Parts: sequence; structure tokens; C-alpha cells
Amino acid sequence: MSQADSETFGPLLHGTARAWRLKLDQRLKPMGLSQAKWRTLLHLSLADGALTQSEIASRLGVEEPTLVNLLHRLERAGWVARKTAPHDRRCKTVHLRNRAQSAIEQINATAADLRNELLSEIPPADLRRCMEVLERITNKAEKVDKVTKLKSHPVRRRSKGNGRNKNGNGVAIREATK
Amino acid sequence: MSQADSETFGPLLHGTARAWRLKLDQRLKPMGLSQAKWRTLLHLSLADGALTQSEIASRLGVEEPTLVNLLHRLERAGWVARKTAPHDRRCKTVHLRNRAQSAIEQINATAADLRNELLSEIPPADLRRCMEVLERITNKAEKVDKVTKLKSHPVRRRSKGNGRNKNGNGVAIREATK
DNA sequence: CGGGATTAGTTAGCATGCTAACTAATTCTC
DNA sequence: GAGAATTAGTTAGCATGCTAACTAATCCCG
Repeated sequence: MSQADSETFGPLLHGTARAWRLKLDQRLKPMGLSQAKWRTLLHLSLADGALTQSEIASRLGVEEPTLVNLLHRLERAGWVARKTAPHDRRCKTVHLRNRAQSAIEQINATAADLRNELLSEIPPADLRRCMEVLERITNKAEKVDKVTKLKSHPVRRRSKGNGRNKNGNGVAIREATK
Repeated sequence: MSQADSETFGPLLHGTARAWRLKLDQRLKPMGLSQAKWRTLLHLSLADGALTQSEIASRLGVEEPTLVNLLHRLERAGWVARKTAPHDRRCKTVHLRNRAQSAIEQINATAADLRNELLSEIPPADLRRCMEVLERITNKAEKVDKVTKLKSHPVRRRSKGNGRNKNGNGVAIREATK
């Protein structure tokens, strides 16, 4: 067991994420949800005010087209509603509908139960160290491969180059108008 | 930073796997490959003989329909070829074509480079501990939710479906599970 | 003010993954 | 040895994720 060779790290990471996702999807299925949908609802319920789509995408760590699609399904199933923001007609804010408001606790409890089950036997110190390792890897991987972009010419193309999301900063509608 | 709260473990795990995958996909793109395709070729090149599709799926940790699709794309791009196995006409064995044979080293080197970059600054002891944690989580998550079925007593059905993949064990064409 | 650049959201098209349901071949039981 | 059960592979249909390219609104700057 446990041949801790760094060559197997990639598959192990991949496999653990997959196993966790499958398990959660399976538990959420009776409610008509999935990991991706649950995480979206969770962020909406935790947020301090209305969120725009790009903000949600940034928090979830997905690209915007992915989120557009997700929201379509959430909207069709009656979990959320979109509203055009009054101060900036480009933006749409996303709101939990009553159905979601009332189910959110049970949904979050399901996810929390699974988390407890999977992590309960892991010593906290080990878990913390594992998380630190994962964070270091993520930071490394998200760093843009520099060297590749030196062409500061007046590119007419859309900026689209730095690998990061469109909005690196908060949008925060509410605070902006303060 | 590093607020090591177990509540954030799920997103962190998910995000790290995503970041790694994106980075590798980006590096492999010039060769017309991706993480999923690379892993398939890798397993084929490491295998000790011809592999059947279900064996490959099992090693990759994906379901068979997923693999069928993957192989279609690999076959169309000329990386692999399928052959019906002579002793069992249900099986197909998958073989690397010359194109893959000659590229495999460069491809694997690309993946190894990335792995080294991402892991180089992680102390080996921390990495090992992290891997042990991930293994424990995976084992937990892959365990079938028993309690739901454990009553195989009265009706002795032929196969005790254990919830695992179709083939949980090696298939190896020749050796029948005795 | 006006026009180029940027930003938010969308659409289109594809890759990767899943489950359910099917076909064909083989194995197992009586 | 015939028929039921199992196994390998497939197809269909969907979910989730990506990039590229588009529209509309807003911002910025000369």
C-alpha cells in the first residue's frame, strides 16, 4: 500500500477529487442537485449581498461560459432567478428563490455530513499539512507561464491572455454605490 | 493565509486538481493531446502486454463508456489501434501505433517536467503525508454505502454485485477468474 | 464629446465524464 | 447441452468544464 512515489501524485489527486465528487453527486441526486449546483447555491447563500455572474464564476473557480450554462439549469429548475442590475445594465445579479432558501440548510447539511465522514479519521495536523501542500501546488500551477507574452504591441485582439479570470477584483455592486 | 479549516478542503482539492489539469492540458496542446489522452497512452506504454478496454478503464479510473469515447478520438488521430482478441471475441485489445511509440518519451517528459515544477518545493515528507491523507480519503469515498444492501442471505444470486466497476480485478485475457 | 478599449454576458463547439440501456459473446447451472 | 446469467463493448443522452468569438454596455482619454 501507500507507495508514496511522487509520480503517482497526479493520478492520486485526480482520483481523490473524482471519488469525492461522485460520492457527493450521489447523495445530492435525490434532491435534483449535484456538486456544481450545490456549490453555486452555497456561494449565493453565503454572500453578503447580490452577486453578479462573473463574481460567482470567480468564487467557484470556473469560467463564465461554464457558469452561464450552470445558471440556465438552475434557473430552469427554479432554484435561482437573474435580474439585470440597475446601475450597470451589462450586469445581472443572481438571487436564490424561495425554493432554494428553504432547502439550503438540508443541502448544506448533506455536504457537511459527507465531509465529516471522509475526513473524520484524519488527524487534524495531517489534514492541515495536506491542505498546505495543496495550496502551494495550486499557487504554483495558477501562476502564468511568463516568457510567453512579451508582445506589448497594441493588440487589437481582446486582452484575453493572462490565464486569469476576467475580474480579478471584486465587483461588489453594493459597496461601490456607497 | 492558509486558513486550514476543514470546510475548505473540498473546494481546495477540487481546485488543485483543476489547476493541475489545466496546466498540463495547456502544455500538451501543441502535440494535440490532453491529460486524459496522455494518461491513456502512458498506461498502454507501461503495460506488460496488450490491454483490453475494460482493463484500461479500470487503470485510468473511468467508466467504460468514457473510455470508448476517448479511444475513438485517439484512434481517429492515429495514436492507437483496436484489435479483436482471438481467444475472446468480446474483447478488444488496444495497441499503440508507431506515431505514439515514437512520441511517447517526449510526451511523458512534458508531464514529468510539470510534475517536477509543481512539486519541487514541497518537502518530501510533507508530500508523503499529503498522499497518505488523499489515499485514506479515496478509500473512504470509494467504499460503497453499505447498510443499504447487506442482506444477500436468503436469495443467493449469482454475482454479489459489490458496487465496484465491472472488473475490479485484472482481466488479463487468458487467466479466467477461478 | 466621440471613438477605442474594456467588461459582462452570451453562443457555438468541443472534451471529458457519467448513467441507462442495448448487443454480442461467453460462462455457468441444471 | 439448453437456457439463464455474466461480461465486453457500444450507443444515446446528459452534465460540467473549456476556448473562441460575438453583442451590448460602460469606461477612458485625447
